[in-house]
Amino acid sequence: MLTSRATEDYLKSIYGLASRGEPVTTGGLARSLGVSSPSASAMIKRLESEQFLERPQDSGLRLTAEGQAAALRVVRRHRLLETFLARVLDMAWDEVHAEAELLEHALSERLEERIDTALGHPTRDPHGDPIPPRHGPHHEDWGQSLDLVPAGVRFRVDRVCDRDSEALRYLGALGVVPGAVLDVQEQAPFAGPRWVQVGGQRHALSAQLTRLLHGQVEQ
Amino acid sequence: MLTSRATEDYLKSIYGLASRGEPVTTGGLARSLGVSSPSASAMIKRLESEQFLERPQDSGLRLTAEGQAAALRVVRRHRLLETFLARVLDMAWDEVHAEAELLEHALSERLEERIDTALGHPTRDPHGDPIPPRHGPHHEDWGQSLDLVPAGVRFRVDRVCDRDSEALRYLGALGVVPGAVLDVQEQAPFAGPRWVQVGGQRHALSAQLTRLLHGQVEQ
DNA sequence: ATCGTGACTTAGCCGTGTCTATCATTGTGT
DNA sequence: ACACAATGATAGACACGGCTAAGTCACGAT
Repeated sequence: MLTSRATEDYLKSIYGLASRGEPVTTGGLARSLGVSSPSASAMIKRLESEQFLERPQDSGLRLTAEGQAAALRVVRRHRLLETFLARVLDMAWDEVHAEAELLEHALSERLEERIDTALGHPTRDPHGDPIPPRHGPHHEDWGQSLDLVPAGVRFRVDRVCDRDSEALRYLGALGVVPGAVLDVQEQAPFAGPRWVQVGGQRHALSAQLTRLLHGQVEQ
Repeated sequence: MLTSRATEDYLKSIYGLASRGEPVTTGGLARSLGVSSPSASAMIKRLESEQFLERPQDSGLRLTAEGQAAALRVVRRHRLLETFLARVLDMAWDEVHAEAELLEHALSERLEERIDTALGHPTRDPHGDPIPPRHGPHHEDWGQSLDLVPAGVRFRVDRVCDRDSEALRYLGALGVVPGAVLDVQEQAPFAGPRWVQVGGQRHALSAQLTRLLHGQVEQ
């Protein structure tokens, strides 16, 4: 029941990988957390022994129901904090992720509830990521990644991946934020940038950027 | 330069003891932190080796300038957080201490500054404790403890010790908060309670409570 | 068939911070 | 003067979470 800081970080990472449909592997986890793969291996063993993680007949790793619940508690705290920092303290959307990363491990249940109430039970954080409810089911609902969308359609941005602060600042300046609608245009040849039109401006977005954008094709 | 969570807790405790004029000893520190005295002894050695603590010719322990500065940074974060939680999230004055205790170790400089600005650079936390400035000198200014004040005077409460949540709730209900003025009356015999009048009501305060109250005798 | 290569685990170590048990020192009462 | 209590330090252990180095294992290429 005791979830240390490291445990919470691992659970969050595992949840993140799984929710994107990526296989959860020792190496992938280690890369995603910036630790060596023996370290990840050892922690995986601990998480298995604490019933947070299971290994159903060689199909990789999977969170147990308990592990899933623990991960969602961390994700909820993270996204609530991001929302709180942005709304109440006017922090920029490229700053809140790093701060929430620190604070999420120190947030009591009581304070979490206070924040949730003060914000009016928000359902999305500043990057458009859905905030898991305290109780009940939760769906990540990634939608489509822009780098897989064909030219000629309108694309409504729902979520912008919060990992890369620089990218967020750039995209924000272009008006590419959750809710924005892009006219998706051609891709420049030889794996060149993807042209999009947003707010009357035409911009070339590298694949590194389009991969961060998730949403729905409209019409 | 890296101050772990434990390091910060020790520094804060050392500062707290010293600021009350109490001698900083291994045992006292251990008691105040709820750890064994060998643990305190080991940490004291680490703090000495990191130049946070010194032992001037057997006169006990003393924070170095660097140690003092590090302790004040933690105290500042703690008191700013208490003020923030009370003002912005309407938390009761008996709840904020425990929350701040958790959050203070996860507060970035950037967020600390945001909070300070949002609050208008407060100088006192909800218990009346002075908030150390980011730069420049700081005085704890404990004033007098009520349990040393003679009968027949008026006593202005400046600070109420935040350690005991129960006591805070009780004192708050009586109207004994920073700024309150008490008519100090007789002490009941045989180390009995101290009678005080506040807001038209007469209350008997045990020594356990009067020790928590610091302020100034008026007139 | 065997030889790399990549993915994972094991083994062994380190640093932090805690503990209990024990030893040394010091001050005090008789 | 001496026993006793308090205080602090040391020794040794443990949990956690990280590391490097070395082993295992499967799999594709030669």
